[in-house]
Amino acid sequence: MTKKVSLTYITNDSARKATFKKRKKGLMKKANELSTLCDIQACVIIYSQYESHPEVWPSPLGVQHIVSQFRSLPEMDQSKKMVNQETFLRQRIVKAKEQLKKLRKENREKEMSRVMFQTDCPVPPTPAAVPAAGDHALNLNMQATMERQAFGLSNMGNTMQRPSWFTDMMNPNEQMGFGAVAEVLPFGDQYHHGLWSNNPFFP
Amino acid sequence: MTKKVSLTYITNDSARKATFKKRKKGLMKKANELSTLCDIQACVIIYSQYESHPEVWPSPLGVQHIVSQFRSLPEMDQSKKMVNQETFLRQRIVKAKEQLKKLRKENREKEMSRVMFQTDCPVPPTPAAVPAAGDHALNLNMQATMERQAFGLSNMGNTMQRPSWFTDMMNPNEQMGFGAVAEVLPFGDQYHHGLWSNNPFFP
DNA sequence: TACTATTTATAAGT
DNA sequence: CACTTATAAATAGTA
Repeated sequence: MTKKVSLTYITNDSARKATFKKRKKGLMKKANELSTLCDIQACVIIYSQYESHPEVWPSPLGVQHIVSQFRSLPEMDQSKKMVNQETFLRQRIVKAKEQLKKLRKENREKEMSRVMFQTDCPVPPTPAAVPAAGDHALNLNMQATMERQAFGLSNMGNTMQRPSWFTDMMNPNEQMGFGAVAEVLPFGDQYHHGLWSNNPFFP
Repeated sequence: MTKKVSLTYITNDSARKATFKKRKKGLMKKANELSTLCDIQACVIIYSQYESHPEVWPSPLGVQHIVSQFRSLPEMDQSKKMVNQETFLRQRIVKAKEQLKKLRKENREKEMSRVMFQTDCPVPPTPAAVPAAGDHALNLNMQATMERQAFGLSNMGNTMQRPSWFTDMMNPNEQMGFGAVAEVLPFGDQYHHGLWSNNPFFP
């Protein structure tokens, strides 16, 4: 048994699903171990056709936290401070968001009384780590470039083995409310090897 | 050699770093395989003390895409449409972002001429998948926890199945530029087992 | 970084 | 699916 797994798409539906479940579990476990062993923050997000909602690690909150860190990063080196008007707009957005947040809080508090969630889950003796995951490759010289691409600037083409979502990028998806990636995630440009490559783990 | 690994924080600095590097690589590889084998979208984000920038998979762009999907999700089932004013504010933010985006594009185009990035990478025969990763819940270790506490969030423990936005609201994080997670990532509440638990992979 | 000894993860089967 | 087993992989401890 146990053939040497050929790293290609599994066409057999049931087999694929089975593998997915097993490996998803394994991946999550690995993430957890890494986080625990090295005490680092990390998160994993998976979108599969098997679940309508994204499956995440360590948790929705955890993911959000990580994601928010991205956004809070030095708004990119390339923050060659574009035009000043940008700053203005940003501020405007920030303000609006703050208002929104406040408003939401209020609404929530109102709703709270009835929803009354179970606040009783015991808080486990927080170990020590958050998961850490990959590190490879991604090129992106460009955050700047990223942003550009995200914004529909051409030359998307050269991204190897473009994942399905990539294709999505090509067609502006109106559905993404909130200008989606507008406030770009700040990545450095440590991603010079294998970006989008099929073999990014072996730089 | 090769002891049975006790899943706890590795205190020895060098040993921890070594393990981190090995496992990070392994995790990324696993993510890649899962994505390839099952053709699903996924992303991994890691924040370690070894790198100033987050390390991601499959790439910054990929991560952004995944993240944006979160935000585009049906603003949660619980979108019991709060007060209407919220919608108003949202629109306002959207508008501002669109303007910002346009502005950025312009700035970018101006800069483009000089930066001129390498548009020459060959486009490999797009296989079929994007990685898929975990799906369980894992405890969020401390760093994260500490950070949260720093933000004033108390009992994270019971954040379990509580809609992420809820928790967020609880601890308005000023630091997170852009209202950060304000526009919350829409997660369903399929996370009823082990959330934040130490042993979430085996529900 | 390279090299095993072992532990883990899993592809197939049942 | 849950469990079992033969193999493939990952990786801890060292050199």
